[in-house]
Amino acid sequence: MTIGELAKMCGVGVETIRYYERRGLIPDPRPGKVGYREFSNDDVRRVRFVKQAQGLGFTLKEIAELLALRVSPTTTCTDVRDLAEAKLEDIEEKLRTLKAFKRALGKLVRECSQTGAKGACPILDAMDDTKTPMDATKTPVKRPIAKRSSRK
Amino acid sequence: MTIGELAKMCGVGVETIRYYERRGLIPDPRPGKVGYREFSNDDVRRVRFVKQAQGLGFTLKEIAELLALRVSPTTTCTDVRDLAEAKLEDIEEKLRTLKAFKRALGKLVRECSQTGAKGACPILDAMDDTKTPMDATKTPVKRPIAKRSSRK
DNA sequence: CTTGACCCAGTACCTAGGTACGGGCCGTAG
DNA sequence: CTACGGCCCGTACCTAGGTACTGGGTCAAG
Repeated sequence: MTIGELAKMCGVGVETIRYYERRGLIPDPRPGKVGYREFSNDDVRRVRFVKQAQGLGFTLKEIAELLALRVSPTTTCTDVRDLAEAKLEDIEEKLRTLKAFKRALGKLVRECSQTGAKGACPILDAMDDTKTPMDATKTPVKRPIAKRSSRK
Repeated sequence: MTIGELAKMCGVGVETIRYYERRGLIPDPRPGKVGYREFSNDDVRRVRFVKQAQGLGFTLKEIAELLALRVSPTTTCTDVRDLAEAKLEDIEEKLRTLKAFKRALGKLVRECSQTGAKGACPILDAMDDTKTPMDATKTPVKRPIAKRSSRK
């Protein structure tokens, strides 16, 4: 299929596909018979995967890593497993947070009918009850603070 | 607490907090005794909520809506419920996708040890098996295409 | 009372992720 | 054959979400 068809099937613009090519999210040119490049169903799956992952807060860089995840001369099975497991932890964290949001919103909907949900910030209140311990405290900020005077 | 303390507690920079103020994610100035503004624990919760939600792919605009979600003279209980329920659907969708990713990565890790995971794109293959029907087809693109000539 | 670490407001600048435009080629309907 | 729409590559531009710098005021320690 052509780039335009691919774009349509994925619900994105042609320019976005080209951008993904540049970023290496799509394998590269498979030159079609004449002039136009030929895209595959595999590319459709890739682009959809990218869009889904983006919706979950992954960056294109992370997504590229996931798509590139395979055993090769330069990547051992251990490397693959390490990255995959790191991402799995990410995902677990996101799942926990998402579930907490879900509980909070559910609670909000229920209480809205009853009490009118007019406190200071209903959703934060709802979050409190169904508390999940979060990492903000364990992450030590990691901001370089970069001296102010020396700009190249 | 001061803006700097708040920032530290949330693991973000002072400038980020100020940016959130401008965006209306933090209530507004509660002038402290002298010069410096006084931030509360509530602000800590807010900022952390924002950071978590961002990690899940919500935009600051959406997050602001969630934080503003309350019954008031201009917002009825029905409005609140509608928005909350719409977000709940979002969240369900994200949960489904996230679970699919999780299954795929798990599968990848397992197969990596056995077969070496060297196909065309192991993660997409792993996704295929544990298929979830996705909306890419039902969303009709919704790209305005906006003619270029009339720019204000 | 000076010095260093923070604060304030305002504005300029930066990165990620696209979007749009220009100029040229292809290929099919009229 | 020519008009129109889709492709190609390259470059310019845009929005979201911050980050940084300027020029000033503040406060606690020395």
